Amino acid sequence: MEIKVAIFEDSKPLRESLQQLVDSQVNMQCAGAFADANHLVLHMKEASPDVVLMDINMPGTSGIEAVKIISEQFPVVRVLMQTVFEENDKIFAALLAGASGYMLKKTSPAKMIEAINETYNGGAPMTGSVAAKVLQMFRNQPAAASSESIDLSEREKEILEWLVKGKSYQAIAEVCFVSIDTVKTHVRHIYEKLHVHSKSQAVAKAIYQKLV
Amino acid sequence: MEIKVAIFEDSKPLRESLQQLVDSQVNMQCAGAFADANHLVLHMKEASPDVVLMDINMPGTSGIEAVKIISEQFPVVRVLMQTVFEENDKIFAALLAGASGYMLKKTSPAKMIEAINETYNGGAPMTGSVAAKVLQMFRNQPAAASSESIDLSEREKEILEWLVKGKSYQAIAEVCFVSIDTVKTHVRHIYEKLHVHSKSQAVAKAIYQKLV
DNA sequence: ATGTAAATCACCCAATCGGGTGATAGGTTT
DNA sequence: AAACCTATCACCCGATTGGGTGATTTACAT
Repeated sequence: MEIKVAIFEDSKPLRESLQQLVDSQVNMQCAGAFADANHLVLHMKEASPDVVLMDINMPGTSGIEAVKIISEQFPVVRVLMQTVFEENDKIFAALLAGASGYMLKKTSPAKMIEAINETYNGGAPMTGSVAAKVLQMFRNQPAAASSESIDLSEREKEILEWLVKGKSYQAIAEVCFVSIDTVKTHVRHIYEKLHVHSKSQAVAKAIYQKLV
Repeated sequence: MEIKVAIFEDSKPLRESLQQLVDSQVNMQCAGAFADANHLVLHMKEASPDVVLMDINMPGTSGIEAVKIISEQFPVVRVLMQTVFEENDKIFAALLAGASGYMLKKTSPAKMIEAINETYNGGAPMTGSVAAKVLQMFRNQPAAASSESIDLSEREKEILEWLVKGKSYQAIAEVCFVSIDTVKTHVRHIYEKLHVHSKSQAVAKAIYQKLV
């Protein structure tokens, strides 16, 4: 069974050499090669590819917009992004938009072929350095799965929620039907348990640690 | 310059063949091959490797605990995990613990060598299917990204970051080398732009809208 | 029963914060 | 040139906060 590949690449030499490369494979077939993504949906319907090679920088519709459209309208089609440079935010945007892989253009033809195969088979090939950036973002984001251990009482959690919502002590006292001094006492206990010394620190910690 | 590689792998045949493979490379040297991670820190100090090949399943200290220790105590050392199966949670745990890459053991020797090189050079090699899992988790988690529209000046963004970190006006004034009144003015402008009226509201909004 | 934790309230006080008003200087836009 | 934005600084003032100390009641566990 042949893998049908569509190519979106504005550089003519590169586009044609990619096309040749793909067609020279026994298990692949280039179903279309286009210089831009301006008639993306039309081209996609025409070519009905399994895998799309998408340049990230193109005149008109950008590769990122294109991948967004493809992943919405042709969810089974897998998109392998190609770019010259490693631009952090573009990588991020492309992957969030639905790209399956991210290769640098300097990648050797053999690796490109391999990457197309992997993409077709559900993999997400990326150059090691791209993967490193993804990993880095990945590690930075999701705080900690663990970080249990902080056991606030029910009342304290409730008050912490109000703090995160930006309420003043007075306002919290009113919605909780207690005196302002009670609120202050609770807040003091919260600070002790969270090891912080101000509302904003408590709010930041609460959000980051998903206590609220 | 040679890359010093340490190997942690409980299977003796595999360990020895890896050792041979590494030593057969002109730019690599096996600095130690160990059957378990029980005297990890000692072994690490002895071998002082650049790259560690770490089996994920070992008797005693697990590969994941080991990578955690290494990334804490030897932060410059890069760790390439190896495993037989693709177990989602293990991949997740290993990468969060600080692993730089994740290869399946079925990977060919040539690819292993390449992966070690990439790891040494700051890359994060993974089998395409592993990368796909990472991407999937990555896409599932972090919800919305952009939500532009709020345009703070550079200085204001900087000060907002300090607010989120829990600094007082006075503390910000000191790290920014400006007077406390300047900080207050910036903060007022930030409040106006964010439509909030207190530090904690600003902090919550900044975090939720990923302004920081 | 005795101790411990949670929830409630009170008073004090200094530091911080929020907002008002106003000013100067450099840069951009119109 | 005028208008506008940004960054900087200053003074004032009332409200809020953070922390110290202490107390009572209820409930739960030893």
